Amino acid sequence: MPRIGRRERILEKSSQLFSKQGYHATTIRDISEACGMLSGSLYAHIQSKEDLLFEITDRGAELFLQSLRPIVDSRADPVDKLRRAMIAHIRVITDNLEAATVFFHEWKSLASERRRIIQQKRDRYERMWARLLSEGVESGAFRIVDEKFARLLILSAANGLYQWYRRSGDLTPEQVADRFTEILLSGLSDGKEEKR
Amino acid sequence: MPRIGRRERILEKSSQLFSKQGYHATTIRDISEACGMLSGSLYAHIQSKEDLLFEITDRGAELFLQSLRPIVDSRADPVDKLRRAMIAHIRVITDNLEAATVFFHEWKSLASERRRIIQQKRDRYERMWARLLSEGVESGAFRIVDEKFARLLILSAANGLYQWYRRSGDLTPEQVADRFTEILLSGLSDGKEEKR
DNA sequence: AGATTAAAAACAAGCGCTTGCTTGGTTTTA
DNA sequence: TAAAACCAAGCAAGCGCTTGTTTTTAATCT
Repeated sequence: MPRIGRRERILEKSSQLFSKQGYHATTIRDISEACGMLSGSLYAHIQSKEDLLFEITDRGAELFLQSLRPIVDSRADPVDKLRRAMIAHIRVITDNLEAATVFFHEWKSLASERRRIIQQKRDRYERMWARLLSEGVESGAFRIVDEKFARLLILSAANGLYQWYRRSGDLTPEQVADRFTEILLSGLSDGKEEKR
Repeated sequence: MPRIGRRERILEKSSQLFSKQGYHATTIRDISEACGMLSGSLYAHIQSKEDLLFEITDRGAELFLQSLRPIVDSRADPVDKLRRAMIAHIRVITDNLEAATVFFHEWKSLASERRRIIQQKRDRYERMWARLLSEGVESGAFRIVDEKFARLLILSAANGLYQWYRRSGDLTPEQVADRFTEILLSGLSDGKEEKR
């Protein structure tokens, strides 16, 4: 008769602490205190501290993958796909700010085996974006010289969101995604110059 | 009669280790071993482990500030300024990849006082970029709806570089900066649509 | 409803180890 | 020959985690 939510609570508190102080700077005693128990009591619910990190990052990876999948598989036009993919990506971050922070910032603290699992999911996610951009280039919707470079730039900009979303005032995820795609699609220049 | 380079060597090895494993995951014994000495011997050259982190991040902050200063103060046109600022920013990262990684990834591990110092320098740097963009908007060179948002996007994308520059093959910093500004200024879309 | 009972949850104590750092003495360097 | 660099040894504190025991919980049986 497991009391419900116990483990979830631990994961949530861990996300908060890991995202704020980092994985290595957070102790088992920090986590247990945040959960209102002693350090030993934690181990009725988890096997190791690293389990917590893995579960948080793995859930994060799955959120990204599952939110992008239906968009990539759909048959919308590339520009619309990009817009929707951006919204999805940003939603995952803003709706799970602490878990996303841990996912981006602390996944390298995982040991070899589990780190590889996360690495693979990151690669899969990046490949989905690559496909999305390729379609746009092939269809003539995007004018991209260096696809790999463009992809890395886009994802860097989007991933950086977890570091400043709090500061962006009361923008909704949709508003953020709109401004995002607007800049990425149209650029910053005034448009007087001809496109090359 | 201090043997030259001893302290610099320690800083360099620390940068390598901090950037690879993170500050908290790196021990004094790791550093001393990399320097070919025992852990106690380190303390003839440093006062504390955190000194190392601070000196690395503070030097990084100064590199960014000093490389951007003359560009912001110059009287070039905004588009050219942006281009040159981007090159400078990217040069700092690519020429000091390990220190830059520590600067971006580990500065929050500093304790309150020193963390504030770095925070202030980061703010100053961001304000310089803000001014650069504002000038461009005032002069009509940039068409930016939300300046703060654009600034955060640009810096996020540029700062992300430390995570993937190794993967970008043999692009020179200038080539990276060119592709960067090209996308940011002109956008990804094919240009058939009118600019709003 | 109240008593029973076994699983689940939490505690109290502490183990083995690693951490950042210190100290006192020895070697190296110029 | 004296300052600088390094070693050898180890301290106090904190780490992740384990163990044996007690308390709490909620389903079961009168």
